[in-house]
Amino acid sequence: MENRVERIKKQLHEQSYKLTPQREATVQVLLENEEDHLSAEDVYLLVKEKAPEIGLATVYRTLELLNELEVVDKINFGDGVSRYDLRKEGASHSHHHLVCIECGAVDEIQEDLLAEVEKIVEKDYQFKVKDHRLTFHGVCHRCQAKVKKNEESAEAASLHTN
Amino acid sequence: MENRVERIKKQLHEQSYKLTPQREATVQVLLENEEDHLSAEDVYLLVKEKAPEIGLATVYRTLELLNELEVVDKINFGDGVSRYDLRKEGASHSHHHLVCIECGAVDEIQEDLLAEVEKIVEKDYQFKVKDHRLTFHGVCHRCQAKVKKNEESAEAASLHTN
DNA sequence: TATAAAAACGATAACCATTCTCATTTTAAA
DNA sequence: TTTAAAATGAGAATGGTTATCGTTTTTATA
Repeated sequence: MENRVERIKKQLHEQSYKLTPQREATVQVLLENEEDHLSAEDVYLLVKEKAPEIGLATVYRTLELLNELEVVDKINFGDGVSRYDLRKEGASHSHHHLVCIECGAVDEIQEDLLAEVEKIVEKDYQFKVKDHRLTFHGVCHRCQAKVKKNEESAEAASLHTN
Repeated sequence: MENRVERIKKQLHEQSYKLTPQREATVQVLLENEEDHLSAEDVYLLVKEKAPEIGLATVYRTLELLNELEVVDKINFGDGVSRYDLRKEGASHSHHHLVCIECGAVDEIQEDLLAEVEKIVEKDYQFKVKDHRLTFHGVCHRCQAKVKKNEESAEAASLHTN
């Protein structure tokens, strides 16, 4: 995975952006937390561990830059903060999420589920699709188990008190 | 459509929320602009025409209340403001949008396109789906026409100058 | 109809994620 | 090494949204 950083650095260089320690540290943090849907604040705190002198504004600027370079995707789950996901390398963007309304866990699902829907949209609505976001809100399997368990113990307690 | 307001009023009453002129005016505005994906500010300005004494905070409170009552859906296109859509009555939620990256126009698409995808998610990911959001970002048919036109005139201009 | 408690209101201050400003530092190429 | 352009950090500014608080309105009851 070391090459991943190198390739991103190369990409910066090719587009004549400067290579700074702050940018490198930010990319490192994103790589080390690839599954975590970090907010700018999250990234800031993590980068600060490596490079304590970094400013929050720089983190925002770097994330914005990486978004423009299509290295990260800026996503929004409606909770008031933007989150930044590293794109799967080479592959398509990753905009399909399962957000658990119980515990807040965010899972990802396979990318090709929408191919058919996209075709219909392009044809029926004469709409040239460039990108898409699909988010399901619901209850993840862990919380389904938890809820079931709680219901059972509540039932047991009710038996005791009656 | 007059009954629509009455039913929402009834719903408020049943859940022992008070019926105020501000709430009624807000619902009226939402009904009269059903296709427009209004922001809170938009609603505020429109309600002010009917009831100039209303405050912005009340509009926010009312929209939040209507969202909890599932009369409106609070949606987010990633442009920094929440928008509020009246739900199609009785029917399911309306969370499928086409957002044009050229002109910002927002169109809606039919609701049943995701039924199959939802089934797969519930089965393969053991995820109980409660709600979903699907947004395509791309170029609407009007802007496709516009872009084509611009390219043609640019070509013509280039011919002249050569 | 009068009354009183709870709910809702308007104005505006507070909040907070994000962006902007600006003086200083760093980068990269000659 | 020099230099101009780019990037940085600190913190002020912005803007959408929420909280506060004293006043007004609603609704249930007498």
